[in-house]
Amino acid sequence: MPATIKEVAERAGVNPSTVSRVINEDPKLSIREETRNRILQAIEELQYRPNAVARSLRLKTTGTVGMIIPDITNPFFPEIIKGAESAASERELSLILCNTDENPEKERSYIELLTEKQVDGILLASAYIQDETVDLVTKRKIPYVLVNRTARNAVGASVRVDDVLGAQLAIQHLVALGHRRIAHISGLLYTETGLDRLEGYRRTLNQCQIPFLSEYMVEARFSERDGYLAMERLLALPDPPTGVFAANDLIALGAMSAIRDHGWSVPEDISVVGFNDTWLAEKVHPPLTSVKVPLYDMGYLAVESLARKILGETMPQDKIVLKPELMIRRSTDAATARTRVIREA
Amino acid sequence: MPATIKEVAERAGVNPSTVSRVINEDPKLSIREETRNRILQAIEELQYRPNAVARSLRLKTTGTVGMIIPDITNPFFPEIIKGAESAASERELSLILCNTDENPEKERSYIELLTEKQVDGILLASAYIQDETVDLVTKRKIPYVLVNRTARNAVGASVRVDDVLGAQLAIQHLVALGHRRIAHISGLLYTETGLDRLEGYRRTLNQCQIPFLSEYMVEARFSERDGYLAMERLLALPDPPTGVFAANDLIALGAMSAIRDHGWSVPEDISVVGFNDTWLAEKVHPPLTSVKVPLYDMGYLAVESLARKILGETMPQDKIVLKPELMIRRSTDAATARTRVIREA
DNA sequence: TTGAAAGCGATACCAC
DNA sequence: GTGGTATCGCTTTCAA
Repeated sequence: MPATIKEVAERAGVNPSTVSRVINEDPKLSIREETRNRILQAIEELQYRPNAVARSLRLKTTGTVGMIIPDITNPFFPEIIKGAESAASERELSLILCNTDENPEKERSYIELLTEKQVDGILLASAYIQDETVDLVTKRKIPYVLVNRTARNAVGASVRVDDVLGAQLAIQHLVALGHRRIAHISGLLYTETGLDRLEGYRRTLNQCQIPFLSEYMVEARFSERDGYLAMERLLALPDPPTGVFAANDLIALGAMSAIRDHGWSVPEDISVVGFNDTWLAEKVHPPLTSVKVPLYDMGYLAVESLARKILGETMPQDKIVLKPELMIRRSTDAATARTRVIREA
Repeated sequence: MPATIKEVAERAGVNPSTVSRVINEDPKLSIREETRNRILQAIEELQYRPNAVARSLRLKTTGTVGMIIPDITNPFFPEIIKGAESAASERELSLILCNTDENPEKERSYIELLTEKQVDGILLASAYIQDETVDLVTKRKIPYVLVNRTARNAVGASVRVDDVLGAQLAIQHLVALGHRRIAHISGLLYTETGLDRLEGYRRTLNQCQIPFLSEYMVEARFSERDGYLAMERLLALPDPPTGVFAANDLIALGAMSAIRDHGWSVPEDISVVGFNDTWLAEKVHPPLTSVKVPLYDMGYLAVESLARKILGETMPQDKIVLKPELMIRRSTDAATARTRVIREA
């Protein structure tokens, strides 16, 4: 049984309140050096550690925030979490990790749990999160920050990347390499990121005076398997694309497998660009050209923003939008004469 | 400001203690249906949620456990965390994530923080963790479970994989393919896993009547870079190995890069086996043969074990040892005549 | 310069 | 069947 402040006080021959003031370095406390030393000594001798639960009850703040993510094994998230954890640790906040497995029911019950635990705030990560969740958090009056998404009903802060710009970088790169038949395997179009990347794709084609063909655009979930299936549909077209912009690295990976399995190669026959530049991108073969998203920063800034919200500071930058960057690797190459011949064969 | 139990009691015209009993379904409570309904209605109307902080203070248990890991971006951990989170969520426990960046100081301060927060238990993951940390946790009398490691001074429970067996599977596979010159890039030898994998390597060579050559054994940290450097040393030997058993996938990855950069190929010239079978293994090129460790189970069982410890149940299985399994992929191949010729050239 | 006491929100023992 | 009340460990206002 660990020592309490009362025991420390007794041993030092003072009142608990005095011990409290010493521990918390109360500025408006003037105390005799000798008394303070007796207290510090008692703390040391009893190996006293304040009970944060009691403290929280009194202070109505827990120094804890919840982080809700759909799936930690998705390579997209660990970097974000690391950034968040890092910022949290700097501010002496604890992070409760909530993995929802993309299950709305689990998500709802986590919100309830976090409410009961009196967390100071919540990070809502990922596009899969339902708008109802945002409503629930709002109703519970818990400060929150959206990570990598926005929501129609969100009045809160958010940190995300400029998806339109990211898509633009990808398409411009492919166009610069001489590609004209450029397909897009989009993410789910009820997600903000999915929509924005599609928007960037269309807009850039337009700027480059390349017509948008609806058969070059296939919707998929953000998974390898769906990327594979989507690519198969593109390969089955009478006039398949020579360049593919995938809405994320997993989709790109699946697409590359499909291309290989159908006897073609990347980038000789088809160039592929991914999104997020997860760790995977540089490990796969061939290394994947991908739009790099500052994931660590996203997590870090989200916690910073949340911390400010918790402290009630007014937000100069309520919605933070980060800039993506294109990482060019070997999965993209010039559209050669050969590429065209093969395609037209 | 959320409603308290007192407000619920007032609205229902009863005493707070009665509300408490209803909420907690106190078995030895007999109550009129009508009174219960009044209470339930008041709860509903006020959107009452019990305050877990107050509850914890009274009950001296928080329903929270800490999980200490060195680096969440290491692909080894997310699966473990997912398993742990899953078991925790089933038991209505919350998981506080503590990423130490392999910094002993941060590790220590996290233990203090978790102590103050009165967590019910701690999961200590990874071999990098210092023995002093275990001492500290022991001193604070917090139940703990070691994940993927043991410690000299650990009296606690642990969940790990049979590293000796894993190494054995790897070496037997290489031997069966005809390899005789088999090197081992070991992990750090002050870690349990590093030592055990080395032990399995030596023992199996012995069983196969292959002499152990000290120049075929290079120590490395569990990183890609160190794998690369270690492999370079092996390649510089007058008689380089034809098979390499790396202590984990990252090391194997580095080794493969080194082999390629020096103009040789995997598996034609040199076969490579990794350990852990992280997601990476099947994504790299060529896909890596690796010893599969049931990471999800490790996390899951660790929490189960911890939960039992918290409940004070006696442990039938204090030290859980899981069985590894060899995943054979394209990074290993038969030692051909050609392999030998090239090596001897 | 320090002490006394109220109170945060819930639970549980003891009454009646 | 239900109410009263002490208590968990800490903070903070008010007194002295």
